[in-house]
Amino acid sequence: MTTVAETPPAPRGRRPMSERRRDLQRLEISREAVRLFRAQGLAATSGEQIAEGVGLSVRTLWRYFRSKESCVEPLLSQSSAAFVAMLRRWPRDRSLEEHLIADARPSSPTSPGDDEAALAVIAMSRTEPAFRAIWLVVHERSEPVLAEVIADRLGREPGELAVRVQAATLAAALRITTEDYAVALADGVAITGEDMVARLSEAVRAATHGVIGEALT
Amino acid sequence: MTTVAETPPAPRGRRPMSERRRDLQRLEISREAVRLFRAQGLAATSGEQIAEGVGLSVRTLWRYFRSKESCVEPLLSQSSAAFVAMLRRWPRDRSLEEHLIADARPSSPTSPGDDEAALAVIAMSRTEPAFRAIWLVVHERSEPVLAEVIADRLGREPGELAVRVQAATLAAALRITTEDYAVALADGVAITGEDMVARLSEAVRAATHGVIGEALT
DNA sequence: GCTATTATGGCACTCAATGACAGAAAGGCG
DNA sequence: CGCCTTTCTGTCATTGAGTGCCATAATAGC
Repeated sequence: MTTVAETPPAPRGRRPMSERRRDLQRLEISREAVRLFRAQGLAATSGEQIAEGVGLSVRTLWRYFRSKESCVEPLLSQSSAAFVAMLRRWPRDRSLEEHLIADARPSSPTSPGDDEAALAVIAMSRTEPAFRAIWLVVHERSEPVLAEVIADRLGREPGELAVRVQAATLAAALRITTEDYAVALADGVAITGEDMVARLSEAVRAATHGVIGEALT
Repeated sequence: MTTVAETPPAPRGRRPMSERRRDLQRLEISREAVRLFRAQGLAATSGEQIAEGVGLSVRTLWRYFRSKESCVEPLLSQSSAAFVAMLRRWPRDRSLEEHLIADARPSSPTSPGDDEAALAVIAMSRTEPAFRAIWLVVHERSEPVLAEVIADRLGREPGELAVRVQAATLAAALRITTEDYAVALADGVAITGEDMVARLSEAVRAATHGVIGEALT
């Protein structure tokens, strides 16, 4: 194990696809897959259709996703990540509700239909167990990041049991309000952004009685 | 739509298998499946092996479970249900911690290895995405029941947003402590029942600051 | 016994998913 | 420019999970 500072041995050949590029490709596949799932349902959609829709071979599709159901994951992750990113910008001197109102999100500029597509998948997850499973897993993956945010706010460690549980609580509040929103949307009931903020604030407040969500002095 | 009280038309032929019997059969399959999964891993275990181990044909196995991964569900559900049942016995005048200590569970008398098997699956879920997904789904399914318990304790409705979020919080606290326990067990670290009670109480207290868990006067 | 209903098994089949191998597409270097 | 190296993608063959279909066994009323 030489500790000499070695010059990286000059990489040869084709560079591995960048994380960014790979994620974009996965997202593109996800969009097409969800489009088909919404139109025909999960069972009636074949991997071949998805691959064809994106212009890839079936074999390559299975290199990007381990199963056809998991094709919905990037879209769900994106919406989850957007929320987590917003929480990362949460200033210490603001309450959660104030921040939610202030940090109005103009829907990810990349593709305006993504949010709607993700919500449609969440609505479908009521009857598609595979979608429900993926949605829960995606949501759970955000907990460590939320734990960082909370730990930073409270001056504690992200690994502490209390912090992890509070992160899970925050995630659960977000999950439930999102599901309500998705169901309402699927049923044709319109919900405004203000409603969402209000409900989410109420959820967090109800669950934690101010442990999370308050402004810090 | 006649509202006349009609005598049920005297059922003929073989009666459908009772729910109870069917669940027992599923549990039996689950035990064998988990035994094989623990010994060989998920990928190396075939549906044929599971069926053979229980003495069923493969065709019948797929009538009880829609996939081989979902064979772990009954064992996980059982341990989850045991906890929910304990919470149902939670007297109003006791704190959660007091009740946990008082209501010591002698491990379900049916099959003593079930708890250990379930914990093993949970530990495996760190590396097996399919197990993780099922574990999360099983846990989420307990939330409505927890909502009933909480609603009853607080004199509110189970459908209220606040109650549902508190139920999800309680479920998350239980999930996290259970996972910690499972991981410790898999690593050979012994944890006593008292430790579990203490950690779970701490988790609930930390997350809710007394919204849940306190004794009611 | 006969008949109706359900549970199970056997068989063929579909298709999601993987492994193996062969080109094609990037790079660096002489 | 060729030449080499590495990665990406496609084609083909194969496995195995899961289903439809039909026959048979089991259970229950008549």
